[in-house]
Amino acid sequence: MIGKIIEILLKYFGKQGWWPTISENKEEEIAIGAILTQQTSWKNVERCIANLSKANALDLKRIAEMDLKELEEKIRHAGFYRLKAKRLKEFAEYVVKNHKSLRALFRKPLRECREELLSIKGIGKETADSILLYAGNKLIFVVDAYTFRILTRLGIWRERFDYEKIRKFLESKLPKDLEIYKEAHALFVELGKNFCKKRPICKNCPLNGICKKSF
DNA sequence: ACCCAGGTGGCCC
DNA sequence: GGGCCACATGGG
Repeated sequence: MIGKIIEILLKYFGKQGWWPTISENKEEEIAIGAILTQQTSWKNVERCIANLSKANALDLKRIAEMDLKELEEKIRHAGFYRLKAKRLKEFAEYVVKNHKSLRALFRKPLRECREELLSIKGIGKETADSILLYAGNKLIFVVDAYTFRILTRLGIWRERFDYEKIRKFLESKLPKDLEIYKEAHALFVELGKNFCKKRPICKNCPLNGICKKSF
């Protein structure tokens, strides 16, 4: 069932190729983007990424050294910008102080990396797992609000939202493959953005015929 | 004039 | 453990 859905979405939307980056420092750029995109459209995040890139600051070491007010200005478009600037800077300071770089943190096994990321204020499960999967190439599935909504409307998920339960459920249904995890999450987001918002848009949805519209 | 976005943490019960 | 709330810019 899950495999079939991914297949349909892949055919409909095409390969997503996540996570999109513009710099050489892909891992850290992904982590920065993951924090900035919390509850915020990617369009807005792209402007912040461009601002940071222009300042040569798609780099945790640079962000750790940067003046907080300056960082706030650069990421203003992302919304919650004072909170995010503070959290992003604290994250950068933590990584630089304890590991020098994000790449160094990823030398640790998945479990330890995840616990460490989750201990940082401002990094919850979705953000941690996005960083682990897309920046760290660790095999962990990323669940988000769209994932829950889609599974619920398909009639596949009938319980309340529980991040860990949904993650483990999907991991049990998908081949243990990095590229599949990356692509499947991206395709869920793409479907969500176009058809499965809080108010569903069922007209022309590629999952018509499968969707039970049970919400 | 609304509603929503690729969430998270704090506080209350 | 669950239910609310603040956080804030930008697009439909």
